[in-house]
Amino acid sequence: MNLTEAKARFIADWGRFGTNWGINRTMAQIHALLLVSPDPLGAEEVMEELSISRGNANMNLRELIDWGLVQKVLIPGERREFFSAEKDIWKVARQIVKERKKRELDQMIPVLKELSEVDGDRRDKAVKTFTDTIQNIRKFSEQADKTLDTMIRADEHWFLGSLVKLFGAAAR
Amino acid sequence: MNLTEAKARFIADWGRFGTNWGINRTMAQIHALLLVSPDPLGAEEVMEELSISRGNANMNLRELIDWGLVQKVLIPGERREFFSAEKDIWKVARQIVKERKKRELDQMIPVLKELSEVDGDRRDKAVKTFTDTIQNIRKFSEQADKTLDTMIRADEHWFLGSLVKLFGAAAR
DNA sequence: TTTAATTTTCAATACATTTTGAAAGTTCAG
DNA sequence: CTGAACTTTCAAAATGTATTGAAAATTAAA
Repeated sequence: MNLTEAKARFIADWGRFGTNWGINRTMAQIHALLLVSPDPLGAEEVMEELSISRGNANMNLRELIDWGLVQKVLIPGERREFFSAEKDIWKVARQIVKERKKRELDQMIPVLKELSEVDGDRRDKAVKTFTDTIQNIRKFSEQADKTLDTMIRADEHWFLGSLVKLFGAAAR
Repeated sequence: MNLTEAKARFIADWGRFGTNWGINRTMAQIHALLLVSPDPLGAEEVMEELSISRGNANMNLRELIDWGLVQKVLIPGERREFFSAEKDIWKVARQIVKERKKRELDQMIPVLKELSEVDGDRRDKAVKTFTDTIQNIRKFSEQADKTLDTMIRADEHWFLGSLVKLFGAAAR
């Protein structure tokens, strides 16, 4: 397989996988394109490579910047903006975890707190099941919250080295 | 807040969160409903509680069964099928991780292997960036693969106890 | 300034997914 | 068997999401 084919394949597949991750197809494709580009690209090049409109390119590039996965790069002597992606995949993963935690888990925790304050007689089976379930989910969420925070703070090296060994050891 | 309100709120919110997780709204709502129901429910009750059609209820109940989150329950003396959800949220999380790993990561790994075999001169900057990036993603994926396998095998107690302590300790 | 290059916005449109409901299929009590 | 209870299927409709493209806004070179 030559580079051109491989690149096209990677962009298509990364786009497909992205949709499983709350990232839309185009956004993931742009990300893929920038991941394998040695140099920053301009909006025009992104549009051409992926055959997408200016508006679409612009919107998804901004979204990638919001997610902290892509940065604007200024090239001396160039008027227009260029974009480049963080290439260290561990940093990418950490960034995604961080963003999703913010957008999802952090929103859910207060809701659960509120729901756990439902009133009613706990001898009522329906009430008991409800409060037990919510309580269960709450504990899980709070645990996940702490664990993810630690992961986000943890540096790459530690994550790669220790966590693996740890999981490995615990499983034996 | 009384039980009826709280239940409605939980179903709505769980449905909303579900969509961030590759699970459609109705599927997540049915799951929520079953999570807080003391007893198994029939299709008819699910349809009524959520105001959805028969076909929709049927399709999403089957999907929940596919994901291993809901089980058919036979009630003696009853002709029709009843459904109940696994209430232990740690088991639910493990089941979701397991399924998503199967559907996503396990599909990606062979693709990456293929892409890493791109031919071309590594002194070419474009080739080098491509192979380096793919290699990087491959390592990450294989690591994630192992780690998730361990997580899936790990029992709840270990997961709750040790992992937390571990992350905590490593962060200090 | 002015003006041309570039970026951003957003209503209209295209595309994708979900839901419905009625028909077909299945199961089982009588 | 037969028929009523129940479940599944699936084409059509509704809903939701992404994309386009042209116009408006912004930027910076002249």
